[in-house]
Amino acid sequence: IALERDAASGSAEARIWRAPSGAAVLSLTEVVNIARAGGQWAVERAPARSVAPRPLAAERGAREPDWMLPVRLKPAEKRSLDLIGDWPWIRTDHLGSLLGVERRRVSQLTAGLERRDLLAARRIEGRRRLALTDRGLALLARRDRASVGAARKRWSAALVGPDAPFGWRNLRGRRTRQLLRNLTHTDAVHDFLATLANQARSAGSALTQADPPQRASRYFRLDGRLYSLQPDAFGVLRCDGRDQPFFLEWERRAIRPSTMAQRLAPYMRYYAAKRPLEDHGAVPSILIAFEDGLAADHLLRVTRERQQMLAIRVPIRVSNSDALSEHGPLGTAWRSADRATLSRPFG
DNA sequence: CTCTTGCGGCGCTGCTTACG
DNA sequence: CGTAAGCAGCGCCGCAAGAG
Repeated sequence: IALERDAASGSAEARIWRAPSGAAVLSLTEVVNIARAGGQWAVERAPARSVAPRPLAAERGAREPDWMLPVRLKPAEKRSLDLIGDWPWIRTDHLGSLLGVERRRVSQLTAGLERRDLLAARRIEGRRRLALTDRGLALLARRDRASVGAARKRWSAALVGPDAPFGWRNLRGRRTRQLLRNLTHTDAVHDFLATLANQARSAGSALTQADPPQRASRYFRLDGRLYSLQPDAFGVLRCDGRDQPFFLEWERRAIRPSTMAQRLAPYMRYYAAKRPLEDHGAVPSILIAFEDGLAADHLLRVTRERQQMLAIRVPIRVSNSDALSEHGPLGTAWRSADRATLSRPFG
């Protein structure tokens, strides 16, 4: 025992230390020598890790945690997820066209994503169709800083009753249900875009953007009122260094001329509002495809009437499924209000 | 018939290393 | 120090066997 003051200022030879029992006053050197003779030096335990690291996920056989996905997924896998998120129930061949890869590669990509429980494939009417799982939806929603719950409510491909048979009535998501219920329409839109992408590629241009309905809608004001367009798709075709935007409407059934005017009205307003050029940098075409050719004729007639009445020009092109399957979306399958002959969709 | 998957192979890209 | 060569990873394709 020593006084703190002495221990701090004294050297190793200063006689300032005394044992609790006796009165003998010793120096630090003497104290150490006594300890060496009789007792033993204090020995530190060898440092040892007290907490062993938890076994890695791969070792436990568990799936990798959600937060690893953004680093582990490859660019092509992310592109696939985006496309399938945009176009639920897309067929694998359509996905391949939009990605610009062969069947072989599509299988590779989808198998990987299915293994990670991001993607669910379902066989519907003999064809494999793809939709995101709830985990896949959550991944995209988090990336976009959007609500996971809202995304599931709208886009979930999970079944309400897991034991009940698969069908649109039994789907969780509102939009996935709708898209499956109108599968021929959904398919037709996918097919249009996929064929367009293929045609563009082989012609040296490219479909650089293909927005699904939720991103294709446009809201605008005219005379103080709020209006909107709700097309089936919006896309941008890049050819010769120029961007050519377009809206796509796929009319599932023939409609009466009176309702046709109503369908046309939002576009008339949109193009009257000078918004198209501001929104897109180039005036987008309106491509309207009908199941039958007669309805296309009606629409062109109504368009001509409305254009004269309102003194505006709307770049509408119409076609029908027969002409489209023969010539493709970029072929001479389109008619406009101004010209009687068939022509290509743009330019 | 549709679709997957194992194998082999090619070309591109970015990084490291050896060389002048 | 700059450049070339080597290398690994990735994305992709064709072929062919095989599952459902």
